[in-house]
Amino acid sequence: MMESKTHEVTVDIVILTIRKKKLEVLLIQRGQEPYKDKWAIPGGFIRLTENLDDAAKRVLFEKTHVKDIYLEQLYTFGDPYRYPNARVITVSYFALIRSDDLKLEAAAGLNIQQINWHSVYNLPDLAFDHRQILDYGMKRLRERLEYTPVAFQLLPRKFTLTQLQRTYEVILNTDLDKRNFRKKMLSLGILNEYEEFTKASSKRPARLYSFNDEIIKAQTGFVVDI
Amino acid sequence: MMESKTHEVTVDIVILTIRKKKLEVLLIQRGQEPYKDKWAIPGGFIRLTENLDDAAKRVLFEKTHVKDIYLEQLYTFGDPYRYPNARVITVSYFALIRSDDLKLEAAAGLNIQQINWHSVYNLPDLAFDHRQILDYGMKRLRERLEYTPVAFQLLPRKFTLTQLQRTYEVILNTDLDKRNFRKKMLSLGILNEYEEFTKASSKRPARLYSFNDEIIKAQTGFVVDI
DNA sequence: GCAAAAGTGTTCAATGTACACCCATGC
DNA sequence: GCATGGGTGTACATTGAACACTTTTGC
Repeated sequence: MMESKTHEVTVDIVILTIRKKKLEVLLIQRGQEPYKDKWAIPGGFIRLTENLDDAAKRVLFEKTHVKDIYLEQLYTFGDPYRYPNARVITVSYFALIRSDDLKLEAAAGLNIQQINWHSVYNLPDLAFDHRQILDYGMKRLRERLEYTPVAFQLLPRKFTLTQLQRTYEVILNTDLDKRNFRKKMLSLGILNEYEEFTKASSKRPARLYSFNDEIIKAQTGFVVDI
Repeated sequence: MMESKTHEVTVDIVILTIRKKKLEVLLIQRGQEPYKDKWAIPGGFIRLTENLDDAAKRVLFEKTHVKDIYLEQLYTFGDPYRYPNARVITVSYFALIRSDDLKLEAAAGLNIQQINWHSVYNLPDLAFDHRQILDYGMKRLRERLEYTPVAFQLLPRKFTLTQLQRTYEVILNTDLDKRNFRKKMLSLGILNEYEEFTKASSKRPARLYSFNDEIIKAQTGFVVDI
């Protein structure tokens, strides 16, 4: 089964977003064998002089035309049979993106391939072991959310507390108590409160908040990059 | 700087133990360039038809002659300059071992190389980026200890609560309150209590406990393998 | 009888959880 | 004036933290 004489190494990226109030993942329909026409998470080969994070950033940019988003190494998969007829080890990453930052037309225009968001609860068959990688990415996202405010990577700079709560609910796939959620978020001291409100669309306007970049950076090392 | 035309892929293993009431790591003094005579964590190349966990197990066995110990993938390091004159990506693992399970003479006998335990707080200069890998391993161990009972991997099958507490203290590098520690451990319901006691060596005998294999397995997936 | 480690409970603070009503707006 | 989502507080349970003395043994 093994034709190659060397290891090849790729990065594969689980790109998650929230869209239509659902947690969705970016998939590309493969244009060539193996697994032609199957959907797969975006990936590509690592260049010899490129470090892993840079390779992930490059692949991300090539496929989505988006830069400067949250990216974290997940796990490395290297079963010798995961890729037909070659030994391909993949270093997986996960990325979070605001879905409206990504114009799928632009992304698709760069390639011929189909590229689309898919609900993580309603997935087609995926190529290779990509289902396993995706599951691992979602698990990691939920773990992260429990003790870091990664949700800000999925929200506009200014947002309402209800938007923030919906983000948590979608990721954790559970309902949260409104009063407890607000109390908790405000007590963390990581939010800036504005005197701005949403322009009502037939209901009471909601106060806008943003994450406090300095505190986020101090607590997590994330640089907020809007 | 880059002479190779392909990626090479290795595993490197942070092997930790508790010995002489200290957290120690197994290091091998390199017998050849690069970094000849420097200390390094054990590692080796991944074979083409071998999956990553198996490669780690094999390297672990080759270097230590020990099987069936706790092993977990850590992180993949792939800076193009981490290894001189070649592109070597390494998938790092961490392992926990009871130090008396490992006879260093036997391990050293297999190779010519020096092999030795080193306190993690008093390390020589390490080859490559191994210091970074080791730090990452210790961080992971501490995280694991906060919500899984990995400590049993470092203790004999039957142990006293004081031994267990010392294990936690050494790993976390902090002192713990005896009463609170015991209350917590017993309340977790993961310990079997025996009517056996240590044979006193001039002080009050201590009750022996073991971890409940079924509960550990259900909670963590670990198979206890003594 | 004394040195040395084993063993044992209570109080307080902080955190998490459950739960229901009024408010501001557009129509 | 009513429908819609925004906004607020209190009581209770659970968990973690601080803290000191008695017990059992070998010598």
